[in-house]
Amino acid sequence: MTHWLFKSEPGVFGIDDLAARGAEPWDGVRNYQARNLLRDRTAVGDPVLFYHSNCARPAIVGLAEVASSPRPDPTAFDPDSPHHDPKGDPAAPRWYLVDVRYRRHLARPITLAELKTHAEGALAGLALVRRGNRLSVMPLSPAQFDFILALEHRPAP
DNA sequence: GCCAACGTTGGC
DNA sequence: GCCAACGTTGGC
Repeated sequence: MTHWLFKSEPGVFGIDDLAARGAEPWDGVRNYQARNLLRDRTAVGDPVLFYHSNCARPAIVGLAEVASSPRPDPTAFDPDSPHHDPKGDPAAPRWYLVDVRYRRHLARPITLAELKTHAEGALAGLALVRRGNRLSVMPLSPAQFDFILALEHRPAP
């Protein structure tokens, strides 16, 4: 089992959208490093921290889980999709997705600012707290995952 | 809105 | 294979 953090822009698809839909194909990943992680390391039941990026208050806001095996991302072959890949070839899929299922909102958002206060400690090495990081799907160690979830029930800083 | 950081593309 | 140009991400 691998523990994950998935980024999403709340203006496009936020935790409330996932809660409303129950489960959703995590399409549109178009970065090779993220693709390799999705394709090679995800398994049904893996826990996922749901992170809101590119917004006023970047934060981890919910808990989800991987709900399918990886499979080719059909939006790559759809000319009408914003994620269409002109070089996409169904015979040799380049991009993959998994389904993600909502579990719950966190008791409070754990902001990037708060997470960064642990960048030299419990969260050392976590890509999310490194400057300039653009990876939208990243693995965490079980210890990092547990540490972040434990913050939820501490008072907001 | 700004801009730094990053990944990708393509000329050479 | 190098690297400049470009487009995108994402914090602030």
